[in-house]
Amino acid sequence: MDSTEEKNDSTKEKNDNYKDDLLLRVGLNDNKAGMEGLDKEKINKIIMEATKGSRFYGNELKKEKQVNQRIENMMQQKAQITSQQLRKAQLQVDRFAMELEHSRDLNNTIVHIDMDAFYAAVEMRDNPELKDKPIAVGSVSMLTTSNYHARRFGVRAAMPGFIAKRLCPQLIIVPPNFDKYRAVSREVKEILADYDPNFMAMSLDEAYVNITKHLEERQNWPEDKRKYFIKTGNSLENDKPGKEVNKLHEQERSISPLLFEDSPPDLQSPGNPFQVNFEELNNLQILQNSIVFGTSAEEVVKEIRFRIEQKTTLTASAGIAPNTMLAKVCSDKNKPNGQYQILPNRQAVMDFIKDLPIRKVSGIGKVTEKMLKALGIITCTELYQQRALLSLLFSETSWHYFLHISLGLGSTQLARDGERKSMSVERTFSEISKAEEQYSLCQELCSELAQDLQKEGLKGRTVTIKLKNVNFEVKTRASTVSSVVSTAEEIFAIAKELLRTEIDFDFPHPLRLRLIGVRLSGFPNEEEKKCQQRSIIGFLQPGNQALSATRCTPEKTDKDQFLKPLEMSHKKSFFDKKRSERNWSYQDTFKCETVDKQSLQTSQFFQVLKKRMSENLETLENSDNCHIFTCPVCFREQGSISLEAFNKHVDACLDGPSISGNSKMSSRSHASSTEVNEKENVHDFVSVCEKQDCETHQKNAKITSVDSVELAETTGNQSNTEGVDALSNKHSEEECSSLPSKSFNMEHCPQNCCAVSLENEDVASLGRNEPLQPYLYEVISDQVLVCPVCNLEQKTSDLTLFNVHVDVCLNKGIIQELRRDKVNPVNQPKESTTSTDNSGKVQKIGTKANRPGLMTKYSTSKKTKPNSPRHTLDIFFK
DNA sequence: GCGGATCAC
DNA sequence: TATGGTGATCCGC
Repeated sequence: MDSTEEKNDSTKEKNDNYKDDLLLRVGLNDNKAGMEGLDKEKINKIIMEATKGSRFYGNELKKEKQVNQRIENMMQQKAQITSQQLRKAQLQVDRFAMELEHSRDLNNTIVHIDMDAFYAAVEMRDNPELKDKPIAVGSVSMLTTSNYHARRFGVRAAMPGFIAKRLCPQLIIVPPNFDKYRAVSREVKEILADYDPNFMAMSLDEAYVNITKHLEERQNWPEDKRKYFIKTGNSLENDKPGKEVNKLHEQERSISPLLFEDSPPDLQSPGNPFQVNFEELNNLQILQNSIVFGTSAEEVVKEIRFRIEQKTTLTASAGIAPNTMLAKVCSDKNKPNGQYQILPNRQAVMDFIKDLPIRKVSGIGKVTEKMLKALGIITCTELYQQRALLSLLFSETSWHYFLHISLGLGSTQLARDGERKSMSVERTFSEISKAEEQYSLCQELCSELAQDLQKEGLKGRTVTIKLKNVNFEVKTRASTVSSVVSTAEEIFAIAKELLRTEIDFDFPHPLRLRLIGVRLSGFPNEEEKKCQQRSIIGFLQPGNQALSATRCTPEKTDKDQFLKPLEMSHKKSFFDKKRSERNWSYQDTFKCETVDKQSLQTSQFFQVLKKRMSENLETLENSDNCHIFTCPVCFREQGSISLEAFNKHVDACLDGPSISGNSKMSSRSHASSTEVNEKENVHDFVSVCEKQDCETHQKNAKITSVDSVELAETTGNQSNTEGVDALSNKHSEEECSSLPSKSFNMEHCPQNCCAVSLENEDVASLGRNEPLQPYLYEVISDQVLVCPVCNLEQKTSDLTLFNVHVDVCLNKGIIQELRRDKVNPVNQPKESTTSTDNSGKVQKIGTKANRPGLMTKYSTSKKTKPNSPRHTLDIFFK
């Protein structure tokens, strides 16, 4: 959250006022503090003075304008909605709402635990001098937490320290000590695990706990099991029920003077009427230095908070509710050091929701709040009232989410943490404009990232760099290679080229950067990992000098991989298509397919590639002996021929279609070479995984008519896209696969798109939407590796690194091609994507194709964590 | 797949 | 003087 958000965020401000009131009520502040602090107006003024005219502010204004534009477009869209459309939407939405209502589950008790001002509290705990002083954890440039004392001055998390200092000159800024916070966090988590071994930690200071099961068991627990002795010292542990701990230590203050006193009686849930009143119990038992907790949810949470405080000397706030969404909101209600419960009945939920500002809900951020506010929606009740309108203005994901909120629904189970999807490092610095320094920093970041990756044993295929210029404009550039990378060198090889492209593009103007980041994603799943490990297809063997050139990419189980052409063509992005065009230009040549020669030659880059590859192959010309060669272009083994003859073949292949007439032959040729290799156990094994792990995938790895789409895209122009789709439809996957593969050839395939056996994995893989990498080299000792694209000798003997280099070179060629093609260059500030997006959408209102599937079951982030309490989503227009 | 945007902590 | 880092998701392209 940034300062502007703090400033503009009325809800949060209300919340903080509420907190302040609470602080006064519970007497957390000393007398002086009560007199101190700033009023809202003054705070805003100071922040404004500090921020106005800055580049940061300029960018904030720019972003604000974009949001306003989005809102304007939305309003225009709204104006076009007819009452009939609205009525119809109303019916459909209500039907869905009824379904949701029907599936309402109130049987779980979810607790959201939130440590109060965590980092700041830890620092205060460990340094008594900081007590009673306004402090914040962070740096001059950014604060992560402030204590409640500092908040009275408007000092907040995510505020730059220098502004905080203006608000509160006596503010003490403590540098963060994450190791310490982690250690404390671990202590808290140990406690939480007692109540739910599958609790879900959201960060160091936040977690969800599902105590449903615990509650069941607890009902039969004897009092002894719910009894805790009050620890007043800080040396001995009091973490097990019934365990006697040390007696009162004179100088130690009672640890929890405030515990349980913060929540006004009216906020305390009545709980089980048959239970002993907690306050009474507390007063009674505290004299005996022990305390017994009841068996209700509220008692459990009090116990949790008690134990946390006993163990860490820190307070926590908690929310109890039937789902995560509500629990989270609840934990904020009586913060700090308080708890709040929504009883598990529909009425209680709806009463709570009624006036709840939507901004309080996790997932509704500043922008969403503003957009909904423009529609007159501030509270959840209003959100519900406008549900029909929302279904017409927002995506299905969004309005489903809104409907959930407005009905008080949320996840009732805590999803296990899914697999990590990306890992990144980024750094902000004072302006760097020199390219060398930028590369150097980028390299450092790659090293850091590689170290982090190594800790988790991760490798990925997509490298993304992030650049933020001195005007705070952010852009990301990504490149995906066909085999996983993980070392600093590999990552940098890719990142460097991405960076270079950006630098080159702005030349002669330097990139004036204030941040560089590097991210790796595209981690293979387990199956893909197996494939990747075992599949080394291409190789360059010094023994027989065979240059094999095939590619293996991990199979995807994803259906998208084998989409029918129609779907595929819809799914493909502009960039995909551009990429495919080039991709296929090369690949077609490798396959020696019959394609329009002219289209191949329109690609200047292709020409360069051919030339370079030819040149590279000449490096082998120092031998006159006959060997078994595999052509790097058509992938076919050329039998025992002289190098000269082999080179002639390669040249011919490189010249493209001229020699390609016999695709039937070539397919057989390749198939037979595979057989030979299997028999003779030579090094040209075609992906072990092909035969083993990927066997199941193989069945799916039929060449679909995706190929034909791609080919047509290459050969034709845009105007025949429709024709392609139609054509492709005729030639469906079933049709293709139903044909006997052995005899399958062009004669059987009227579209000439299936030139090879369907069993031929290598060629099948070409049909996939994989990044460009036509071949991989196997390591050979004493061999100079020359990149066939840039024709430069690569110093490394690391094969992966070399392959990465080739990938990068190829990708770079594509990028440059793209840039030449595009009227609007990729890294120019785009003409407000949102506004163009939106303007294009307006007419789509009410068109059936774009209407959300209203009866579709709601699911949050299907891809990863089902039932994840995170509801982050973007708001957009249909 | 890519890039921009949003969100949470 | 000066406004963070990490991870995730969604959408349009």
